[in-house]
Amino acid sequence: MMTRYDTNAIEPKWQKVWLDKGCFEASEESDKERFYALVEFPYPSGVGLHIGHPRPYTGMDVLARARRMQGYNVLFPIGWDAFGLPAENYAIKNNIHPAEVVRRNVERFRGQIRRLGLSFDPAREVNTTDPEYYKWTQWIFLKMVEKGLAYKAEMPVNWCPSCKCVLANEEVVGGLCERCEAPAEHRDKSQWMLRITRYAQRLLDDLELCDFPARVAAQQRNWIGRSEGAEILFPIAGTDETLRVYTTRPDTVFGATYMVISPEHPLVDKCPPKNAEEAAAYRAAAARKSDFERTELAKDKTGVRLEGISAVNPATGGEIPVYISDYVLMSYGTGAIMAVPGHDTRDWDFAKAFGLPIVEVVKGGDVTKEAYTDTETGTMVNSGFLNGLEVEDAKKAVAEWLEREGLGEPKVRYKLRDWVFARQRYWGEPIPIVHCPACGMVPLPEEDLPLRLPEVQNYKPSDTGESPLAAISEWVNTVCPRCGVPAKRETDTMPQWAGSSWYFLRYTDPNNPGEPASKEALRRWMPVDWYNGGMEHTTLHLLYSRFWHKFLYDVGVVEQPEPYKKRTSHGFILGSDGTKISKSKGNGMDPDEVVNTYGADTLRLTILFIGDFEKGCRWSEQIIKGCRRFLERVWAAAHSPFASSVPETKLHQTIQKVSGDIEGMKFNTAIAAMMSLLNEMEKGCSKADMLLFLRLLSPFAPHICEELWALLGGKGLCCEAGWPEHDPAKTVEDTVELAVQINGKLRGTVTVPRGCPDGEAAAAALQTEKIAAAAAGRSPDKTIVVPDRLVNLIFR
RNA sequence: GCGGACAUGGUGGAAUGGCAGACACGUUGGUCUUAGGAGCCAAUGGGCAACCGUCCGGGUUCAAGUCCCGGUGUCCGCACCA
Repeated sequence: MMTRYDTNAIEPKWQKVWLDKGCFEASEESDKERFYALVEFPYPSGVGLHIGHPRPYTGMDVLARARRMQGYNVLFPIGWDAFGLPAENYAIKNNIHPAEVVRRNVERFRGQIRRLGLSFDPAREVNTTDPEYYKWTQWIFLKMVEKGLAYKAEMPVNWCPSCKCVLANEEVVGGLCERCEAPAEHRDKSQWMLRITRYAQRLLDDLELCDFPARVAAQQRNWIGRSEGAEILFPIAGTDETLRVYTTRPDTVFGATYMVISPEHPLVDKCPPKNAEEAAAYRAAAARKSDFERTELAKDKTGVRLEGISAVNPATGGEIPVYISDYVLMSYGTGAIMAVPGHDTRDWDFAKAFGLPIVEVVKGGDVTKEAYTDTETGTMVNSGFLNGLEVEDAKKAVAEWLEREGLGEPKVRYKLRDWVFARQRYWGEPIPIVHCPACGMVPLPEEDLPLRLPEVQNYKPSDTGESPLAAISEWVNTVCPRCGVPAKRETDTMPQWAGSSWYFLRYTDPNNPGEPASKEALRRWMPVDWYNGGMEHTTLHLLYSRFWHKFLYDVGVVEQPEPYKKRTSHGFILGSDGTKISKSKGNGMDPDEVVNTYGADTLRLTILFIGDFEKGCRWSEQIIKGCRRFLERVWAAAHSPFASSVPETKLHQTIQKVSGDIEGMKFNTAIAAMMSLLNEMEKGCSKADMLLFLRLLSPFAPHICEELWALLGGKGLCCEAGWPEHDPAKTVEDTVELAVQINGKLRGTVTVPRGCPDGEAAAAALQTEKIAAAAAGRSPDKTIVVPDRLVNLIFR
């Protein structure tokens, strides 16, 4: 008598067994080959696990489970990236301490994750808000201070008026705060910065060492934004000042008919123009604009000429006017440009608006009509000693000339900016620095770490740009660790990205009290073999953590230059209406509800079967039913009387397909292959077939497989059984059906023995009725035979 | 503007240059049922057909969804980056 497939009974039962037996715990003793599979650890928010989590987790869980069955010693950990604004905001709103909020949320997340049957290592959780963890985050920061990689500087930064804290460049998306979408403002603030720019070239070069998807590597390359050019000095006529510009096209210097400096450029103060008031007004207006307004809205060129100021074009010797305009950014290059309106659309627009001369220096276009920018190649004109040279040669000639005359030098620039590494909020790692009136900034000694967050009553942010910690006088006021005089603590905290920049190292040795992780553990587990995560972190966490890892490599903590061998990225699941899933729209699903109704195994199958793992897809209620139906049929088949075996070929083909598809994250086609095999098995299969099938399915739908494995008397646990191996010889049939084409069009098929010689195949094809009729007694002019695939008969 | 990806039935999606539409959903018909929005069986790209079919137009090839050239459209990332 077949029992009902009752997921609510089966699933918790096996989850407990797995946990009690420690099935998912990585071993430090095992001499099996190791495999480190990593997913991005979640931010444990108040609303619990959401739709975004199960897909990457399940995908990597399939891989981790398959690897264990394949005999690897697998590290597949999870943790909690629990610092950050949402916990703090939630805490403020509900008047609960953030630490308590985190404790509750983590508990909920842990339970939800377990209910999905995810095989995360229960013995290696990390939590970025645990002082024993952030002690090491602080320790790494101090190492950076020591090496001059962390510094404090007064500079214009992005300020989110809604979050009330500064933002890193990477956190500003289209001029808006990445988190709350408020327009980011400019503020001049003294900030802790990390010198990620020092690693720009290595972060770029070492992409070679990383097996990243093309789009990830391209995006990082783009973000680092390397460009080659030159700096050229333009003297300011009648003064000792020079204007230093950066250009990628020094060869066009003869076409520079005016100059533009950014409104923030210091030259305006050094050389006051005659129209100082007008210039000041323009600068003030520019300062008021947000980045959003400056870059997104104001594409029309505006500016003010600095009257009485002119620069000397070192190539022509001619005097050219100088303008301030907000289309030139202080944050890139030198904040000043030589404008070559003939060959740059922005300069052309500006020149037209202000009636400035436009000179053609590369032949090809008509610069009176528009800027001619197709100048990768071409011949120089109107360019003195460069005339007649090809662009490529002109570049070399100009470079030599600049160096010879001391007028400039070749220069490599990056778009990458240093990383603003301070937040004016409570819920983050305190920056372990003391400001001493005598000694200046003094790092806390290592033995004073962790520097714990103080218990406070009010952790609301202020509008003044100061952290709430600044109001806790008993915490702020301390003594200088160096000289002992009264001093004040740094009150800013680290950004959310700090803890996640090295968490994958801590997993290798999560409870080590004396170092981030032991050398042995790091040697055993690093680098991460396979890291799956979201595209949205490509220029945030993924770049940041590569940077930290390189730093830790330089100071001898880790032994490899790159942390991740292989990176994959899952596509997002959108709502049934094609938009982002949200509870209020009711267009999606709640993982808990789906587990309650259909079971975790069905949910796991559904989110993998719904489409290509690496592409986005829409959620659909329909697919769930199909997956549940499939599991019902597996259940029924395992309870049916066994009979003769399924064809061996089918079995071995499926093993091969599923094994290969797991490696390629083609989970949808792996599941399709198993559905297809089940269709075959329903016609009759042996118990051995079923046991094999269960092993194949087990990484995808582990609970039902475990239950049926036990029912059928499988040895041990299904999740610990060996992974089935296919015999390549058994994946092929003895006979094959050849497609028969006439002039490339399919006209029939013919069955021949495998490996049948070309001549025989062609003869067999010609003997089939349809083909013989079409041939009408003629013999083909040409015959193409693709062994075991097709015969193409060509009649002219 | 720069960089990346993509375009296949009613739907989600499969196809190392070699039988397009695997696998599922849906639909239709049948069956079993007091009942069926459950299960099972069958059919299902279009067309009566010859044939025609993978966004559009060319090309390479015995053979193109797949490769090449030129368009169109969609999505993603970056962007007055000099």
